Amino acid sequence: MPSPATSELPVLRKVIRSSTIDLIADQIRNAIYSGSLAPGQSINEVRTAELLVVSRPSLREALQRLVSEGVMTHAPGRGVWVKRMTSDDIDDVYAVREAIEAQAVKIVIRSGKPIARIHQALATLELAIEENTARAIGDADLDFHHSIVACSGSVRLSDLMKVSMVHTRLLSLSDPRGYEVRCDLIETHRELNESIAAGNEPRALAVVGRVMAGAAARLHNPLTEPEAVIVRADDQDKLVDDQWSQLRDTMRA
Amino acid sequence: MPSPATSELPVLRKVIRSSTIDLIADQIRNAIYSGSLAPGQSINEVRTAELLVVSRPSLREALQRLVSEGVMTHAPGRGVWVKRMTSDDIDDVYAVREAIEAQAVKIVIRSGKPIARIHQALATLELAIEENTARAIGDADLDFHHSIVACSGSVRLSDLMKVSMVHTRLLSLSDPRGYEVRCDLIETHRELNESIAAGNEPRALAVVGRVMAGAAARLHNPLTEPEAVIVRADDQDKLVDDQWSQLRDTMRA
DNA sequence: CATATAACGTTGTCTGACAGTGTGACATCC
DNA sequence: GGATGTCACACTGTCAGACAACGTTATATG
Repeated sequence: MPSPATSELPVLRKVIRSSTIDLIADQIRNAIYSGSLAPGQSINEVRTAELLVVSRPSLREALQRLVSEGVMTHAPGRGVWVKRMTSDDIDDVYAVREAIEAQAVKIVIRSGKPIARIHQALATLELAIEENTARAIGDADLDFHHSIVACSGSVRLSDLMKVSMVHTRLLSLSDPRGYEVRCDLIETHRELNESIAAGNEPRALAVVGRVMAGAAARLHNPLTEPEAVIVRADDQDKLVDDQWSQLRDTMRA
Repeated sequence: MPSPATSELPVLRKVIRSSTIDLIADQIRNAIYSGSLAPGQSINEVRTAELLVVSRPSLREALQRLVSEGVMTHAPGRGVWVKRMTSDDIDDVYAVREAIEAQAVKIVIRSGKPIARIHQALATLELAIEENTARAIGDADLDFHHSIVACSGSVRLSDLMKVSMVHTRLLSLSDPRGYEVRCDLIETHRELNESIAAGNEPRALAVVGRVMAGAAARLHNPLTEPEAVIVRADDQDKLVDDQWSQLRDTMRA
């Protein structure tokens, strides 16, 4: 029998009801992140609204969220489509990521906050590399980077990181060669993990800078990389979502 | 008579039609930035739509943009209101700003891009301080910081900075003491400007860190500051917009 | 073959509607 | 008196339907 006294209430958390618009935006964002909705893919408002069983206005509100996140592009009269990244975007995205992650590293090291989550993300990444599927490696890679930002405790940095993760994914998916990851990334990630654990700020920052520069360079220049370390995603590798593949089929080119 | 050859067209820029939603979002954002719309102020959709002479759906789409920018808050069933910042937000906002501006400083120095705009912004700031009105100083201060990011040439960093400027402004406006600025900020800004011009990256980064930490500390602890350097905004100082003051009056508490 | 025209599909925007929910005033009860 | 219950009002959440403006594609025309 629960205690009647208000001050002695058991541990109750604030009820968070997410709005419909949140849910819609999440679904579309996830579809993009998982590759079900390809860069350049345009959104047919009527059909998409039907598919999600929401009204057109609700869908449009959600789309505005994604537009302001830079995940989708909007042109008056032509509607909204998944942003297609160009080579100009590569350095830009990684500049933002370096800004976010460097700051997060500084906060984590200086505040001495717990970093168990980073270790765990690294372990997951190692497993994914053994598994050797592009999608799993890509997800684990980004999750590792996100774990650092999450440990900083800054909600804003964390939110920005989530958006940047989608941008990063869009960079890969916009690559004409198709979605690829390099499985040699584990070295630098271990080094980053160690530097943070050791509280070595300059070294950690240097690694962050190196990782970003390296990733950007590889996207610019595909040929410098020995084939051996590349894992390419085949079509079956992507998280297939019947709903969205159905959508993709009914959409115009 | 214009040349008929397409390749010989005079200098023409791509026509950018901004969507209605952009315009609505800009108006509301400006109203917040200028202080016409105070933190905590809720938006009555029907009345606001009437005031802007747009439909409720269009207004709602625009509001979603501002929600995802973190400028407004949304709760299901209770609508949307201007975000009210708390002390928890102070460090968070400045952590993001340090991330952005430090990265921008690095890019500007390493790339050797032109920095005339920064000098100009500093000059404007000096003028504003002579003028000694809180609003002018606050605007010039933020514009100086933005000029650095703009010089980096990164559109994403620049966009993030624009949002962070509104966040910073909301921090001041949410302060129970009212909107205040310190006119002693010119010293550090001159130093930052010089460091960038001299290409002294470590020093520039140190100044950025110091500016952010100082600003955050002053918002946390009002009393450490001698009154002499504080400029307080009186009511007439804010950019009065008949349209929005009318709106404010008709809105519920 | 390039250009004009027509037909179609989509988006942009609005009106109107109604249920669900939040809010404040008021009455009620211990 | 303070807490609780009740009710009316205001507002948001969501939808359907409509229509003009715009884009795009196919078709006709020079």
